[in-house]
Amino acid sequence: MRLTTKGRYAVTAMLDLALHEGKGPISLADISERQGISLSYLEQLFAKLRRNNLVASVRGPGGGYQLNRPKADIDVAEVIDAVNENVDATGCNRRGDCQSGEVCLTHHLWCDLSDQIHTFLSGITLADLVERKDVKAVSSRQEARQAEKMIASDIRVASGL
Amino acid sequence: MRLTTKGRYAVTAMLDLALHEGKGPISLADISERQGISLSYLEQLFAKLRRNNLVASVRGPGGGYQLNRPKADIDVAEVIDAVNENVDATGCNRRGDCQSGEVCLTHHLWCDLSDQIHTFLSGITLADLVERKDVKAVSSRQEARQAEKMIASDIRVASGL
DNA sequence: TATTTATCCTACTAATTTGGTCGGCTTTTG
DNA sequence: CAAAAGCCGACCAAATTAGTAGGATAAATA
Ligand code: FES
Ligand code: FES
Repeated sequence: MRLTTKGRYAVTAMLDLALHEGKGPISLADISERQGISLSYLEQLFAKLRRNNLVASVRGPGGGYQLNRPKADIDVAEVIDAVNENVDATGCNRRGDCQSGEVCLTHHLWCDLSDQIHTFLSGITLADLVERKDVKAVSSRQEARQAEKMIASDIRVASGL
Repeated sequence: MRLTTKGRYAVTAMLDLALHEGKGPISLADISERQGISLSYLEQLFAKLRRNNLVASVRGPGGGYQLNRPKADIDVAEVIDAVNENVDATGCNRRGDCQSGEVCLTHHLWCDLSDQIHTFLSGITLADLVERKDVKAVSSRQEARQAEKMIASDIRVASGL
């Protein structure tokens, strides 16, 4: 089992989409800027998210990504799973054949742990996260930052730099 | 966060010690044979377990390792921690500074998850595991296998091979 | 129609971790 | 003294992570 930035990035990016739902397609460049994730890396992650039908893409100018299902129907476990981070703590993928085909001493312990984690993560949807006040706080901070940057670059453009 | 064979091996080996408590020091060769873990790799893991005062060693023939505390006082989280697998799911080590010094969108989610996992794992002691019937079943199978092997090697020795 | 904006796709990379192996040393028992 | 154990450090192949780089394709717009 592992949970690294890959899975965290995926969830963060999906949550960003959920937060900006209804504003048309969101470009990866926007997400990259707001969440501080490398654009090329986001592309790779979204390739997987798209293959798993979690997002739909629109190409061309003004294009980007949108959630492919209502945000209340997408849970965190799915997202992590889509980018190949498996939330299974067993060494045998629940088959029970760790020790040369037979069940090992601690198999049941890891099964129980896996169940715990999966139950927790699959019980949280993007809609739940959007409603949380800590998420709202961070999101509005990020929007403010982005607006600052856009104004700054407008000034540069207007002054011909 | 990661949970790989390293942590699983450590817990399995510690449980093996707990199961054979009271029979004097247990050699790594025995554990290696019973649990199917490479001897040299066990040595590395036990170096860490010893540094964390979870086990005590006895050198020389007849030597081996013993639990350094009652098995009811050693929980699974400690063991995993001792071999450097950290059970923290955040990217910031709970500091909340993922996004250039500030808290990221999903920080609280990962904190909650980490708490879940830690609560679960630290609530299970080696004594609890020893009592489980699935553990008892696997353990007696392993003892039987080991006895078979010893008899087989005795025959080889007796017949001068 | 040319340009720009965006997704899409493939290949490469440095750094780290995992799960070991190997050889040799030290301590203790018989 | 020999054998059985722990102790220790170096080394290793394979996998994974978190990217970069460079281009191809599709669509909107000037
Ligand atoms: S973890 Fe499933 S058999 Fe060992
Ligand atoms: S995970 Fe803690 S700030 Fe991002």
